[in-house]
Amino acid sequence: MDALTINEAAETTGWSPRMLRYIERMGLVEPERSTGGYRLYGPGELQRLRTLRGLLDEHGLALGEVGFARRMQHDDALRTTVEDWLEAEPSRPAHVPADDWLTWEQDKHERLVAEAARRADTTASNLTETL
Amino acid sequence: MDALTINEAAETTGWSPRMLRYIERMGLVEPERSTGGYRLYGPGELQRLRTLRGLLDEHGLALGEVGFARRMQHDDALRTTVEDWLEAEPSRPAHVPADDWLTWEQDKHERLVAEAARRADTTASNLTETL
DNA sequence: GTAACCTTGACACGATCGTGGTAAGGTTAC
DNA sequence: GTAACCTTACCACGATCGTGTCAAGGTTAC
Repeated sequence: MDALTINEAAETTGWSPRMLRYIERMGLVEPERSTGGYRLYGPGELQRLRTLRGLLDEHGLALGEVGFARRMQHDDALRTTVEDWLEAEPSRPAHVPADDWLTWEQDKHERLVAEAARRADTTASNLTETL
Repeated sequence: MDALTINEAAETTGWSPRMLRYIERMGLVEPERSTGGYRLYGPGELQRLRTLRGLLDEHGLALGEVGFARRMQHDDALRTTVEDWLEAEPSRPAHVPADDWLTWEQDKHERLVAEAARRADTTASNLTETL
């Protein structure tokens, strides 16, 4: 059985078991189930979980945002509606983004990066190196 | 001066002045400014604000989500990174979305629609029909 | 010039997000 | 068969979101 249970997956990926369930709820990583209902994380899922961590840290994203991106990708009506709305920006010459927005985003990014750093040492790493 | 000030814009669009400022912060609708710093909403912005309301209600979206979609559209690195991650879903035959996720999203949608309904009657409508 | 409106900034407050814990019960491995 | 692990379902808690209100001060219209 080359698949890890939730606690094993948690240890190799650095996510808590709690968060693995949450991530599944978001539709981001949905492991197979054993006949008894246990989650079974294969190499694909494990890799995905690790890159997810990087994805979030790199751009200061939240899980909900990635979940939303996924939803947009799967729901054509949603995606086109949103894109149409966004593309219809009123004519503004040389669209200079509000400074406010920029610094706001930067602050958010810093907060999230700090958070990531705090979390980094908690990320133990041993157990079956299944990848 | 065929542009409305924030309170006038609020009345014609149904958003509160407070929310118009918030929406601006999100980078979703950024009106011009008078020399003295007053926000000036032109027909384009007003239309955009009205369709924004529809956009949110129709798909049960939150402002932050549209803001995120906008950010993804403007930030190439962000968009491609997220898209790449999403496209690399581990091979799952006939991807059946977790029922849990579905009902969860439905619940959320219902909540937001209910919210929208509650808000609908508060949406007065008089003032300069500038569109 | 003054009344009515606008600006930013702060405090507030319920709802949701991200996370952890715990309880009651089923599954797996040996 | 039993110890160790898993499941779902709750309660909790700080942080952020969406929204309102208020204060101190500048702008606009007449």
